[in-house]
Amino acid sequence: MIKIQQLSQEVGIGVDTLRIWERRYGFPNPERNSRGHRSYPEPQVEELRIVKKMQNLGLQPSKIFALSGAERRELLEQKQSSNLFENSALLRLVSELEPFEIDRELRHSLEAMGPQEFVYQLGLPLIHALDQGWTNGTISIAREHLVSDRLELLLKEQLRIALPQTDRNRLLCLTLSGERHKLGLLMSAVLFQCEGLECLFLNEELPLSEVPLLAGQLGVSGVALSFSAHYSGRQAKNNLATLRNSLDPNIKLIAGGHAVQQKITMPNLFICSELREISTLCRKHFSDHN
Amino acid sequence: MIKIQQLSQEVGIGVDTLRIWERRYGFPNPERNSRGHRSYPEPQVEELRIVKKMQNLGLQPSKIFALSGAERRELLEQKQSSNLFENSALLRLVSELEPFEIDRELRHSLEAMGPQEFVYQLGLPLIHALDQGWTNGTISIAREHLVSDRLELLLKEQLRIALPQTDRNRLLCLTLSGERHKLGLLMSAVLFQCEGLECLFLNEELPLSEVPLLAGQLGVSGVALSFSAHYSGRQAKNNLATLRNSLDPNIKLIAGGHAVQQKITMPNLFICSELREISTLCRKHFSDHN
DNA sequence: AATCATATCTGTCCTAGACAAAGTTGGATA
DNA sequence: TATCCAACTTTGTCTAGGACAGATATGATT
Repeated sequence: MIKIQQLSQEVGIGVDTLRIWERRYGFPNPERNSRGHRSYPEPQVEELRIVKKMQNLGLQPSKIFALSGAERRELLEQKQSSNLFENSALLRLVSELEPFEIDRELRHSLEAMGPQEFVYQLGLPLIHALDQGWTNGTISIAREHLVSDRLELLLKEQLRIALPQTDRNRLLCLTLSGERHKLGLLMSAVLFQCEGLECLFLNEELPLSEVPLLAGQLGVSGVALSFSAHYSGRQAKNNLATLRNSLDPNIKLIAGGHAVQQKITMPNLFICSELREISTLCRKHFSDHN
Repeated sequence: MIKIQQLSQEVGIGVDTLRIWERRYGFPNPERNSRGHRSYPEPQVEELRIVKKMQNLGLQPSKIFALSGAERRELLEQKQSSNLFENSALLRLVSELEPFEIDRELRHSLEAMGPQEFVYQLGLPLIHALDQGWTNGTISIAREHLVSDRLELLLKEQLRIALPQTDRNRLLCLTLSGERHKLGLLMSAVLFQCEGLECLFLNEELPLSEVPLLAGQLGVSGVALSFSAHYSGRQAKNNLATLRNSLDPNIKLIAGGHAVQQKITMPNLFICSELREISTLCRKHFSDHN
């Protein structure tokens, strides 16, 4: 039984939106506590996660709410089928091993595969598995944090290894205030670095207004941002527009994450919906004479 | 000129709160656009950052808004006084160097001093200097994040270096919230490790209910927590009590941070208001036969 | 098949009021 | 003098229902 604000954070849907969905579509349909405040039972939270996922896949609320719960699940599974838990090594990593063992495994794999393959073959599936496991209750929150924490540290160390060279392009990678899902961007940063860019990954969330200043000071030629599902598409777009206006037009913007569909167009902005696109993107736009 | 939602994100104050502050205290005092929507000019954004900072130091809004802008700045500077900017090396580190240079300097100092002295002589003053520099406008938020980010990574790597040994005491370190206090706890963890404990640092916020489970799984003999200033003393006490009840009584609790004054007493709970106390604490309570 | 105008959908903002939880104060008790 | 409790004040989060711009869908016309 949680309150509306908590729910909003959990599922990544604004408080206003939750209320107006209730008004318009009759769902969610919370109980009320003694104060008359909305109180959402767990099953509805779960259902809203499904709804949010479908929305991220590009479906409109009116269409989504016209379906029954079972129909939603069916459609969703049809849209995103890929069973990650076939990989038993990954499963063990995610749910059994001790912290130092996780570290050891990850480091060993990184060594063996090299950074790029590590990201593609282990990093991405790992995040996905954590996500799925957390949603369907297989993995505890604590476990999820434990594992993602190890991965995060490893990737950051990997980023640090390359020494700065004056002639290389610099890329500033950062998440904005309110954004907490850094792993995707972190992996992107590793890939960018593999393509020869010097990546500066900023861990802490930064207010939008600070970005142009920092970019200028560091003399970067690009800024990469991640918008997870917790941003609505609209907010992501607004933020990007603001940034594009306040930033040197020569500095490239690269945006990724669930919240940015390919629809946004802006000068010198590149949407990156798949990590595999990074390699092509670099060759096109960050070649040395650029 | 930004909207209320954006402002909320930028300064970390809820939308409802911003509106009710306007109603009650007359500040912020936004203009309105053609739609009648609030539109905040930059100076007010800046002022709200100051207000937020004072609130984090434990002041009530009514007190804060009773002051003038100049008085606010004065009081804030007075609260976090102790002139750290005599140290010119530190000053350079904080405000001038390139990211990789910061890294180099920090690593070099760590190497030269050893972890303990590094924390005492460089880590602590550095955090303090960042705080102060932000208040008096010497350092941008971006810069602050940049530097603390480098320190954070270095400390985390330092924590990783020690290999696990079966006979050692394990300590689980976790933050329930907050940004700057993550660094405080992180430095504590390094000190604990210097005293021979195996420290497991968890980066992100965990629900209280997850802690006992995780502690059990990992077989730790202690849990260290940090309570930032926006936890009220009461809340901190409640949280600690809940934890004490749900956790194995043999597992020690160690609490630190602004919100825990020495008032709280509980079986097997140790309050640590100063980092220097850690050494004594370890010798008393984590000696080998314990 | 592509373009454009109109209609519907969607999320964010508005006002103004209510109230519990947290903080403060001051007097009574140990 | 220190500690505790009750009364009072402050604070943030919630409520309802309305408005409207910008995005998306629909249908008519070229």
